[in-house]
Amino acid sequence: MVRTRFAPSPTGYLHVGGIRTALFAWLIARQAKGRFVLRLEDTDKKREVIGADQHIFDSLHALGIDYDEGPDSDGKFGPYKQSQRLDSYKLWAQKLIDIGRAYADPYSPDEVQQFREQAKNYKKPFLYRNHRPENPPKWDGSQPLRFKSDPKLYQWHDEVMGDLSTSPEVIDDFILIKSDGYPTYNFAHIIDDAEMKISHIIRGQEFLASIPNYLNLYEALGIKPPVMATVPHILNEIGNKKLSKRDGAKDVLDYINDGYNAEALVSFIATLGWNDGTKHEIFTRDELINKFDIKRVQRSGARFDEQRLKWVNGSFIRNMELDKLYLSSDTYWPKTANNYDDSYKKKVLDVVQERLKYLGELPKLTNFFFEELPVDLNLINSNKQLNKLPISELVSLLEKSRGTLSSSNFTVDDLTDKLNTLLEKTSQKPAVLFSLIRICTTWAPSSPGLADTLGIIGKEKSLARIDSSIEAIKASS
RNA sequence: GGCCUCAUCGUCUAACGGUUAGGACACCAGGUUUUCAUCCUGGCAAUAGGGGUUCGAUUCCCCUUGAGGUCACCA
Repeated sequence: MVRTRFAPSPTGYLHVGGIRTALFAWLIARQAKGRFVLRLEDTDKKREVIGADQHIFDSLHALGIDYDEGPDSDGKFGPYKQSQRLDSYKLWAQKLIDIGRAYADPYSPDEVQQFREQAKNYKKPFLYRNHRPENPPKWDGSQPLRFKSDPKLYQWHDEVMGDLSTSPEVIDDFILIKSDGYPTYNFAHIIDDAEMKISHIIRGQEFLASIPNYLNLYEALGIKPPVMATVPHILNEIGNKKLSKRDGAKDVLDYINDGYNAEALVSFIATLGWNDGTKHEIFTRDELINKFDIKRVQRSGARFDEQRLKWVNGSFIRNMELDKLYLSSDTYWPKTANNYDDSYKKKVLDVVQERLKYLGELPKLTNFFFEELPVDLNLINSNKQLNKLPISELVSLLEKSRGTLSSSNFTVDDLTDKLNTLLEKTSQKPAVLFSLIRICTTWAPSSPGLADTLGIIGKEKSLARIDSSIEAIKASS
């Protein structure tokens, strides 16, 4: 039975890098018809952020990364919060003490810090075991409990990184239980994964250097290590460091709130470092479940490229059925759209669908359908075709347009006809005439096709806007 | 500094040791009755450097360089 897990600490939100680890683990579980487990690693009370657990649940839920077992759902292997599993850790720790593989750390934090600085001065890596006490006191829980390591050379296989090996000098006496009684990640995750019968561990590169230590501990514990898959970091846009909150990596929920589609986000995140070997660029959730292969995950870190995310998302939006898109657009409309009914808004959505990259763009793309934008003569003055024409000519063109359009019934077909006859009547190029009408009926920098736009705005408003534009242009001379 | 990992267009990437090194994003140009967008066509653009092995190296090996990670009572 394949069982994978995602084990975040509730210290804040999830960014794209974190969610990718979850996604890969989820895909492996779903593909194998196994189970996906969420476990909260809340053993650092100082860094814990109130509400972060709920935020993590919400983020996973928003992306459709559903878990079969977790702190807020059921499962045979709970509890799924490390702070509620302390008895377990004590039991295993005692076992290590009994076999002479764990001992109390008699030094004060300051003393250890001195050892560390010493090592640094000699430009040597810090190894606690170089200071391993000869006769450690009996562990009474007030000191840290350390693992008595057995340094040796390790070779192991990683699903992503391939065959790995390290020399014995990376193996050290790391802390199992802190002096506050909570276990460290290094200890707790090994116990939990074993007790929760986790078959595959997918995690970020920052743990790679510690894996030999884990292997050493697995051996001491007599536990068979799960399959390991170490995925490289996602780098920031500049590419000089791993994506991190400190450097302004966005909360994945922010992308959802900006109107990015969950499936698009998932496709984008999955293909950051993975491809199926074909020219396929965008994947649905089901395609990912079918085709994902952890062995094809890139060994080098990929940069986060928001342009590409926009493209992927735009593609999802264009392929969505209008009704479905409309349902998801609910909260993104400009405020002024509240005065309009569903069928009107749906018509607007229909004509902007192909130019929408994410729903958050809806207001700036559609506001002129719902409200009167202020006249902005810069739109005319900066237009290469229009700024050559004298004011009198602009006014005359607008008056002719108004005349012809007033005889239209404002269906798209009829508007197209009328606009064409207007071209003949004025013997103007579309670039001049249509630009002018477009600008004077919207006062927006861009808009959908002219006939579509006018058809939606309607006869009364379109003509009124032309009237007020004529006045404004006259007044500017 | 030790240890580990990585290295193909600006970006994401493809390429059983034999390809004119392919695709996509971005960008540029042209086309589709205005703008923006879509769509179509075309363009720009890469194997970090140096040694080997081989008939032949992006691919295998070594060195250099560069990048990232790690060396916490954080995960």
